[in-house]
Amino acid sequence: MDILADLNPAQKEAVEAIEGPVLILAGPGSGKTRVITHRVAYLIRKVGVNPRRIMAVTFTNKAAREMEARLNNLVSGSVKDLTLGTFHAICARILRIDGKAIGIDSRFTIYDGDDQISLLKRSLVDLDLDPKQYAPRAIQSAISSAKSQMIGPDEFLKHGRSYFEEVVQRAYERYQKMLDESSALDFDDLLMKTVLLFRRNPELLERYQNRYLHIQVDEFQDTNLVQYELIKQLAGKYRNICVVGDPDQSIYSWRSADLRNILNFEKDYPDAKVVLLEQSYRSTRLILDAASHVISANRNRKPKDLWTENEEGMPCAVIETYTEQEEAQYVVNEVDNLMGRGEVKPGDCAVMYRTNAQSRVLEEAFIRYGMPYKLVAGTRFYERREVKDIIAYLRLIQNSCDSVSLLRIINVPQRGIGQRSLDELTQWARSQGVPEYRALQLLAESRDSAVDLPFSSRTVKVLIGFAVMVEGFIEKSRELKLVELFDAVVESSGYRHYLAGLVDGEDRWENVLELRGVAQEYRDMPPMEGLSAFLEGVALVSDIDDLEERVETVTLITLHQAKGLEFPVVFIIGMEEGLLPHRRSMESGDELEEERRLCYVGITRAKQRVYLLHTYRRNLFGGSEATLPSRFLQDIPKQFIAGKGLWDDEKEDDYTPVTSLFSRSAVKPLSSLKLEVGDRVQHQIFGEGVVISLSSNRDDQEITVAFDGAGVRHLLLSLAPLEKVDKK
DNA sequence: CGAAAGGCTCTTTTT
DNA sequence: GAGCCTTTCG
Repeated sequence: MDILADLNPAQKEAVEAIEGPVLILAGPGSGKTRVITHRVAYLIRKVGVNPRRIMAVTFTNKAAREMEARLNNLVSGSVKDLTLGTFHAICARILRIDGKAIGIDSRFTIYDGDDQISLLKRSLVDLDLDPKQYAPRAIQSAISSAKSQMIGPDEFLKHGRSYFEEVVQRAYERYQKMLDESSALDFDDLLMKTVLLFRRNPELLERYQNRYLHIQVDEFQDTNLVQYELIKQLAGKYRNICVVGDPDQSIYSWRSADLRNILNFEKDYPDAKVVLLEQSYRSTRLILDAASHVISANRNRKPKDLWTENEEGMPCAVIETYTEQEEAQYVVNEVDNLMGRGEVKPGDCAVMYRTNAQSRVLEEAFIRYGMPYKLVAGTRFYERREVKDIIAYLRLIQNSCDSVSLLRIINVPQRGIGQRSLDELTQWARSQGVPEYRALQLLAESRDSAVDLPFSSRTVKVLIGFAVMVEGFIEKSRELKLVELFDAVVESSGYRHYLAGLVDGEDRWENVLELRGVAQEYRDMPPMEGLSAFLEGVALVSDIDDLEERVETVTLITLHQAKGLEFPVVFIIGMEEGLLPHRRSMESGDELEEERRLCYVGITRAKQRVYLLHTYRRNLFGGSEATLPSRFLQDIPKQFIAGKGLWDDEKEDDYTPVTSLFSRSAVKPLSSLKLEVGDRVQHQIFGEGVVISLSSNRDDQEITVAFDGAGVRHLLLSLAPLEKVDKK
C-alpha cells in the first residue's frame, strides 16, 4: 500500500516534510488526523525510523487511542514502540522514572481538580484566611495559571501585587508545601516539574533528546507555555518538530492555552515550513460558508480560505422555541423525524451546548420519549463520590503520605471521627512534623505510654482502628492482585455495607462495580505494579476518552468536548446572549472571540445538517428570563439560514411556534389520545403496559405507565409514541 | 462529640 | 435546583 496514494497535494507536502520544524495549519475537516498518522507511518515505513524514536503528543487519551488504531492499519506491530499520549501522561511517565533527580518519589499521587481544591481549602484555613472571602476556585486558577508559565510561589509576586495576589502568593506557597508533604503532584506540576527536571539536569535532557528523533504535537493551538517549553527542550537536538493546529479552534485559553505558541513557533524556528490545509472534506458547502462567516467576525485572526468540493447541502436551520423544554422536545422530535424518513441513525446525531447544566432538560426529554442517548460527562464518572472514595483508599495504600485521600475516607463510612477530632489530628500531626498517616501510627505505638494526647480515649481507639485497617491493606497490596485488593478494600472497609444502607446505594454500587471493571483490565500485572498503573490511568483519563468511536445513540456533549469529533447532524442549543457567548465572557473582547471560536467549532462538527436553537425564555433557577438570540446568529447571512427571518423587524409578541423546513412539524400537537387510569397502551419502544396515573401541567399531560417488560416510566403524552390497546 | 436537618450561594468550559 | 455550611438534636 502506498502511504501517499490518497492524499491531496497539501497533505502530501505535510507528510513528506520530515526534516526540520514544520507548522501545519489545518482547517476543520481538512484531514488533520490523517496527515499525522500518515506522517508517522511514512517515517516508519518509508524512511525507516525506529518507532521508539518517535513521539506523538495528543490532546486526549481518546485521540491517542484513535491514532494507535489507525496506525495499526498502516504499520501494524511497531505501534507499541511509539511514545504516544497526552502531555500529562508522557510527563507522568518521565517523572516516575527520572523524577528522583529533583526529589520526586516515584510513587507520587496525582491530584485532580477536586483534590486541589480541598488541599487549597486546608491551606487557607492554615493561614487563617477565610475560604469564603477568597474563593478557592479563583485562587486555584491563579496558581494553575502561574504554574503554566513556570512561575513558582517565590517568583509569583514579581508579576503584580494587588491584595488578592498577595493572598494567592501565600496560599500558593502553603499549598505547594502541602503537596510536597503529601508526595503529590497536581496536573500542572506534571508539566512544570518535567521542564524543571530537564532544566536542572542537562545530561538527562540530552538522553531524551537523543532518543526522540521526531516529535509531533496535535492541537497545538491549545498548548500552554510550559508545554511549549517542554517540546522545545525535547526537540533541542534534532529539531524535527512538527506541530499541527488551527488558531480558529483555540478554545482553552482559560486553561492557559496560549496562541502565542503558534506565533512563537515561527520566531523560534525561522526555518519552519508552513503547510496550510484548506480543503475541507467534512461539511457541505453551505455549512462551511456559514461557519466561515461566523469566524470572520473575529478581528484578532489570520484570514484563511477554506473550500470544499462537497455538495451545497442544506442551509442551517435557526429555530426559536418558547422554553428550554420545548427546545429539548424539538431536538428529540426532529431526530425522530429524520429517522422516520430513514435519513439518519441515532448515532449520527449530536446535541451540543455551552454548559453542562443544559444537558439536564435534554436528558429528561430523551427519557420521556424513550429515545436512547449517550451523555458525555454529566457528573463525570471519576468525580463521583463513591468512585473517588474507593480510589482514595487505593491511593492511600500506595502512598500513605497522601493526606487528601486520608482525610477523605477516614470517616467514610462513618467511624465516629468527626470534624473536631480531625482538626486535632491534623494539628497534632503538624506539631510532630509528620504526615497524618504517620501520626496515626505514632498514636498506635504510644497507646500504652502516658503521653499527653488531645484525644478522648474513644477517639484514640477508632483512630488506631483505622490505622490498623489501612496497614492491613498495605500488607495485602504486596501479594494481592489489584482486583483482589479492590474487593478486600470495598469489603473490609465496610464500604459496600455502607452503600447498601443509602437510598441511592444501588446506583452508587453500580459505579463501584464499573470501577472494578476498570481495575480488571490490569489483571495481568503483578500486585504493586497493577495498583500503580491503575491509579495513573484513572488520574489522567477524561470523559471524552470513554466515548466509543461508534455510538449507536444520540450524543449529548459540551461544545468543548466536541472538538475533534464529527457528526452528520448537529444541534447546537442555547444560542442566546449570556449562554453563547457566556455572560462571564462578555466583558473582554478576547474572551468574546473565544466564544465565537467555540461556536465555530460546534458548527464545523457537522457534515450534513446544522440546527441552531434558541429559546424565547429560559429558566435560570428561580424565575424565567426573557432572552436575546446570540449575536453569533447575526454573523450568518440570510442565504445560509433556513427557518424564519430572524432579523426581520419582528416584534416579540409576533412569536409563533416555529416550523422548520425539515420537519413535518416542530412540536407535535397534543396527543388526541384520551386515556384513563387502567387503560392498556402500546409504546413503540417499551411495548405494552398499563396506565397508572395521569397528571396535567401547564401545557402537557404527564402519564405514568407500568410496562410489562420495561418497568414504570413517566412519559409526556404529547411526545410519547403511544397507542391505546383494547382491553381484553 | 457526632450525625441529621434547614438556609445560604452560585452555576463555564477540563487535562 | 444542588452543594455547602451552619444550626439543632441525639
